[in-house]
Amino acid sequence: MPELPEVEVTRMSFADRIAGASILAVRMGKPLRWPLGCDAADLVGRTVKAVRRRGKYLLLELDQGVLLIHLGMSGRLVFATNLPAAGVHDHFELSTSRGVLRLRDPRRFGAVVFTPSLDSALAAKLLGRLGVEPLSAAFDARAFHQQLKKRQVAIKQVLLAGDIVVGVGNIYASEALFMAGIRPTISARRLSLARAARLHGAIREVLSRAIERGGSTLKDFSNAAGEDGHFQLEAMVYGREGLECRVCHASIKCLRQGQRSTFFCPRCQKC
DNA sequence: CACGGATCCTGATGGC
DNA sequence: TGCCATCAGGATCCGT
Repeated sequence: MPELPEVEVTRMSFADRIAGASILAVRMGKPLRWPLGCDAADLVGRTVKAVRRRGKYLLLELDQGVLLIHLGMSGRLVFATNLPAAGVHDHFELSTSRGVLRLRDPRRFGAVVFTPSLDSALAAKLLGRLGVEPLSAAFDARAFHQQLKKRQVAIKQVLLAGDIVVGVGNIYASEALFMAGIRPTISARRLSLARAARLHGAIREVLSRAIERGGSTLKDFSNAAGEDGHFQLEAMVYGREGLECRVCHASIKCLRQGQRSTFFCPRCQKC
């Protein structure tokens, strides 16, 4: 479900409210992708200092250690002072002095992992190979182009891999490539500096805009305050197979790359 | 090492 | 209506 915009919107929807809260109880449901990595009871008494984000991970910084939270495909967080009883898909819950943080994740591809520090081997394993943050100043068009030149797979798949630039998932990869006028199937190394720079700008623009719009709610996303996103309403290609391109009126096409759907306009994205 | 594919899991949807 | 196949916002792991 969540790509960078949804994760960031989720973060912003509860970071200030949970900051300073002390953990009163921890409840676990079915296993998630990885084990918690500590005894749940050991979290009790610790304080949530801040909530940050790295790629699609949320980092719940405690006074001692960090909880890494990943929403996988179907995860979402809720933070509220009053929540209904936990359901079958609620697999992690922190009761704090400021409210309850609950992870609902039907498919359980998500994860909550404790690490004593971001320097640990575990943190390195999960975060160490992540690419640059696309909305930071460190995301540089020339460096991006240099990296792309090393890859011969399709540009769409390079974006999804997340080891050059993080946070671009299946929706925003299609959207950014449309905005940049680039065919998703072109080999990454065949992009000129000018076109790589265009894609660099498009990624930043699409992700920023999606954050402004509260993310994309395709079916079940909502932020930790329960609010839906609206970016899906202005998607140019994602989920629009057979519909008219909003720019040139050609019919939007769908193909599969690495078992994921890719949407593009055959006229606006010629190569 | 770069790449393609299988894989984890549940729910929604569409065809017959 | 039921049954089965397919697909879904992610990312790791394994074999070649």
